[in-house]
Amino acid sequence: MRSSDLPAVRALGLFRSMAEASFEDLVQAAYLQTFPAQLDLIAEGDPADFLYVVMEGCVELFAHANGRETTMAMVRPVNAFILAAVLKDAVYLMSARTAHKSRILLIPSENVREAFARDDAFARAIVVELANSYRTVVKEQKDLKLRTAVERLANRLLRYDAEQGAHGTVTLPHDKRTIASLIGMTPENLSRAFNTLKPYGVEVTGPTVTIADAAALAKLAQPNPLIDDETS
Amino acid sequence: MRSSDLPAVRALGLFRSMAEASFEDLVQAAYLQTFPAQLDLIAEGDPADFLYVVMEGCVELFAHANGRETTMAMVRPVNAFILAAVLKDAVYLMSARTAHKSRILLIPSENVREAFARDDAFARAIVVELANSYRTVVKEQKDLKLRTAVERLANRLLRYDAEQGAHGTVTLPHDKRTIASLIGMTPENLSRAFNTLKPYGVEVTGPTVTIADAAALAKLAQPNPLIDDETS
DNA sequence: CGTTGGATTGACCTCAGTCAATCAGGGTGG
DNA sequence: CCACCCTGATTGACTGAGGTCAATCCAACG
Repeated sequence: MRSSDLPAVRALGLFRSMAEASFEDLVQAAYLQTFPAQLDLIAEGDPADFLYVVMEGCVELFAHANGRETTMAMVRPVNAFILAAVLKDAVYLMSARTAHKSRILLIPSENVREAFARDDAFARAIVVELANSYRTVVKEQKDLKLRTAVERLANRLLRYDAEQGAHGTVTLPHDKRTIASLIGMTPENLSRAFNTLKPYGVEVTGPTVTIADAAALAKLAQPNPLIDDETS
Repeated sequence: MRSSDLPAVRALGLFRSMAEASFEDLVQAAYLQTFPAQLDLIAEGDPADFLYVVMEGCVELFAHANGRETTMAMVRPVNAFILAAVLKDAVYLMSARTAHKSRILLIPSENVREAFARDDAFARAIVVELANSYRTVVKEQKDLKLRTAVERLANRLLRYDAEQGAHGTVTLPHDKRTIASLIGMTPENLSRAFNTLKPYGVEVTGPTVTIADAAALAKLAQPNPLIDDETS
């Protein structure tokens, strides 16, 4: 792999504290590849052969059942995905495809499990990573079960605004169809949800959303740190 | 704590492989208490003071947002809950109350984190536990986003049947209102969903459900190992 | 017995999905 | 440079799943 990428990988919480030797082993065995947009990386049900780390670009995790498809998550650099399947030596629960052209690090799962078995610091870093992932999904489940589609959208907009500096001007990080699927609705319904939010000061122009009255939007959204905060 | 409970706790995947000394430390610090039914144990947002292990009875995990409440999970013996919050030294994301009279082991989270820091085997057992929990929630999210309420119920019945020996006679493990909330619907809608399943050979008498034609039910439910299988 | 809490039923309504048509923007090739 | 796609977004009309409210029923229990 390119040596200039090493620091970025090493800086990940997952790899930061592991022994240099273990890290070397992982990196030696890993492949760094660039994929075009819309390329299928893994399919749910496949055995977990690699741990994936998104270095550049963006990856969509999605799933199928009962003839439907839904977006489960969007993975941005620099982050790993499907760690749990790799550790359990199980099949992937989700499929993955590139959303844009992406540079991705593939670490053979056998090597990850070896490092996990040998390196105590790595094992503990994995605990932190998994605990965070777990809590993230629990929050998403609460979002899904306890909020209407409009409330979910409102909260999502407030979160994007916070992430982007709370200027009241948000750039949607993905296609609207993707965002719709991510928060559990159809593109048509997302469009209508944006209209529903217009009286609350939300204006949409292409991928740009302006929030004129964050307080009004928040009153509708009822943002909740136990659902919407990244950390905690 | 009662010495007769020790083997059951020790047999848990989470504690099985840890050093005897670490286990002793945890047990010494722990409290074993019996709580009546419908007693609130923890509230979401509270700091995680204890790791809980259900020894007997049953505990409901639930959550609030936007003026609504939903059941997140039912924890049966012998299982631990809210491990992630304890490890992160964060606040609970879910509330918990006893569903029935329950005997519960409370281990101070400080002691759990100490054991995690000191005992490498324990740290690795936690990884397995968290990976399983994570994958369980991901499956639940797929269930919620990809299936209708009737499909969720049908799959749930098939799962209960499999757990109870596949005799075609299922005893519902919880109140119908609880099951309704668990699978993301109202009690009224659950009642109607049962009626919808009648043409597929599902007969309900109180807490007993008979599945006359499992094949017909499965054709509707489209059970999927990547959602419905406990392990995997 | 009467009380109580869960379950069921009915009537109604609303949120959200479906289907189909239209529109806007961004390439591509003539 | 422009016509032509092609894709994603939007809009409208309709449908259907599922929530709400209220009344009733039923079994358990005092």
